[in-house]
Amino acid sequence: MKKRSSRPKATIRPRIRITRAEDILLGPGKADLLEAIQRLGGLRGAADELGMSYMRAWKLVQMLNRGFRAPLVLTERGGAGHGKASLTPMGKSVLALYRRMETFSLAAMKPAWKRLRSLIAP
Amino acid sequence: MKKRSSRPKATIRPRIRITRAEDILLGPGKADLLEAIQRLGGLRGAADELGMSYMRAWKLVQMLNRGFRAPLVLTERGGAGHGKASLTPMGKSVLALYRRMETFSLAAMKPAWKRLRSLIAP
DNA sequence: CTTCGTTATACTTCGCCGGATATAACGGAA
DNA sequence: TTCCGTTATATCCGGCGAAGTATAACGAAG
Repeated sequence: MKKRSSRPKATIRPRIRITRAEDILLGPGKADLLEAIQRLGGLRGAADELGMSYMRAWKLVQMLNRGFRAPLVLTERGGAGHGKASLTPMGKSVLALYRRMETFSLAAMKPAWKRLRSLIAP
Repeated sequence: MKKRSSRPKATIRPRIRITRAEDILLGPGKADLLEAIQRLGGLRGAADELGMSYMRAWKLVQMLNRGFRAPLVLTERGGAGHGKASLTPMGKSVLALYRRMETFSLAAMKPAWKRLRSLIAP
């Protein structure tokens, strides 16, 4: 069991964003959305779980689908509560690759990050 | 010498940002600003070189100075054309650590990044 | 002591992005 | 065929950050 020392700050960490000309193609938010869609099978549920409006989730999905060579998310409508959203194989690939990038990056940065982190204001 | 194959896109790459609660403490922009200040010795020159307004550069410096345990940039005013800005030892440390994080991260992400990149729309 | 280019900071305006609202389209279930 | 919850999309509006304007403070140089 780790002693938390006395560090009250929670959400300070490096985040990776893939950008093209001021547009964020893929970042932590979109990755979490993809993951939630994959797990819950719908836009609405994913949006609710992440605490964002349905519209925002839908617009993010649009950006994702248009930003890559092929759609990452397939959506179907119709049916009371049977609307569906799922990741295409490419969507799964993109999500997996992004997670790999996050993991590997974080591991590689760890020593420098620990030192930098100690310099941040409390 | 590397053949550029036939890829016209230039500025697609992963960028690292250190955030705390929606505020960006340090990212590519602020790092470049620190570097320019160190090289040119003044806010004005640095702002001009980076194509941003003096005010913006000054506000970024303020954020940087307040976001860390001690100021990263020292500024002196007065003297026709003799105003100065320079990095404190801590400023140099922070910049160096960020660059190390960038380098190590990019190296670690490279394989996954190459695959992900090929999936981005042309 | 005047000049001048820089740092420092308040104020105001403008653009635009986010979110809320509203509504249509869809199709499985009953 | 009707109901209903989801996806899909246009439209409107407010708040907030970016940027411009203005002005003060400063101090080396001459």
